[in-house]
Amino acid sequence: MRVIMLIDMDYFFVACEEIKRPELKQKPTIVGADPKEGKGRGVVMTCNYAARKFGIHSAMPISQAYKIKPDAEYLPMDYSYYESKSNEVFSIIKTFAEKVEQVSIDEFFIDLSVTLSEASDALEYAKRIKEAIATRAKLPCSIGISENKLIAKMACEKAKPSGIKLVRGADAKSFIAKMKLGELYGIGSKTEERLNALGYTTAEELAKASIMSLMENFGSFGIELHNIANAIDESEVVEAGDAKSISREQTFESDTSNPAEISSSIRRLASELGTELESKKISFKTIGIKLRYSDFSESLHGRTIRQTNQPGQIAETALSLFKENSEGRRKIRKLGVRVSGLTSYRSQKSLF
DNA sequence: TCTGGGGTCCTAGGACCC
DNA sequence: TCTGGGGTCCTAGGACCC
Repeated sequence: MRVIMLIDMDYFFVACEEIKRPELKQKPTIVGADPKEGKGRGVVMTCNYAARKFGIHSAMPISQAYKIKPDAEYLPMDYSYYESKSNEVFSIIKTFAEKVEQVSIDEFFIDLSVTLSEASDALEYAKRIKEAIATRAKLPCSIGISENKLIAKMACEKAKPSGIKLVRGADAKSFIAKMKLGELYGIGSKTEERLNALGYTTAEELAKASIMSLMENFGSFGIELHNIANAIDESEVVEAGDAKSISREQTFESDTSNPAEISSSIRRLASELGTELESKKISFKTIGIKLRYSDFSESLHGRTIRQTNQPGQIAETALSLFKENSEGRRKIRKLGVRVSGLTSYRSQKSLF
């Protein structure tokens, strides 16, 4: 039997800001896009509970948040600061567990099956982790505990804010039974819609569906759906490897088909990427662009060249990809430039 | 009413090679 | 006239996550 925990930082970005400015705790505070007096195009990345009281939440359009609470504190992202706090949390967790799987900047899975023998020990252990993070990193978190990652994740959702929740293996199925399908980790809005159309609304209902019928509709993903609904998840906690791709994106202030504006945006994103790759000593092989149009549909175009660490290649390739694929002159809302096929050349003399 | 900026994984077809 | 099976790489799109 396994003991898996998910440690999820509470309202992470704003919690980081509150360390520098404790007075923000009392004030509705939002980290995200510039609201621009209600005209901003971005979203709320995170907000504290003082802001949530008013119905503001993550991923809400910043313009909508501004309408609700124009006098809230609006802060821009300070990504490198959050990253350093995240690293701090990682090191603290690392003192409690051999293997730490970092899922995102503010989420960590650990497997304590070897360390702990009793589920009840897990609660005590989680408390110690939570306290260590609170005293050493000055940050709040919530912890979900179960026998697999899926249920640990769901347990953590219920533990928020700042709680710990243990769901024993025997209770896992009933724990998720009444949940809507979209609330389950791994089922998003598209799949939920399709499942609803097939007559399944809750985990309990989906759990009764035959694997065969799910496979008819979803192919091999049907097996995955069956497992999720039945609280089954055999996946291991694995330490994350190096990044597989790095990208930079930008949403235009207003949708554009102006080639000069688009080219200069490509150049800027490419140069930012180049700087990051050089500082991290990473070479790349594939360059891609992503275009989001006014109707939110997207297209991707990529080209693989020989492995290189020449940042100039990014802009050059991205610009020609755009030229080759900009037929129709559709208006573009968002533009992204990405490199993949990454290799570290820290230890190599040179690629050339 | 409006909807970021990162990422990951999966699938499927075609090219190419043995 | 008929033409395999396996493997890898590449491109594009889609879904999901925070």
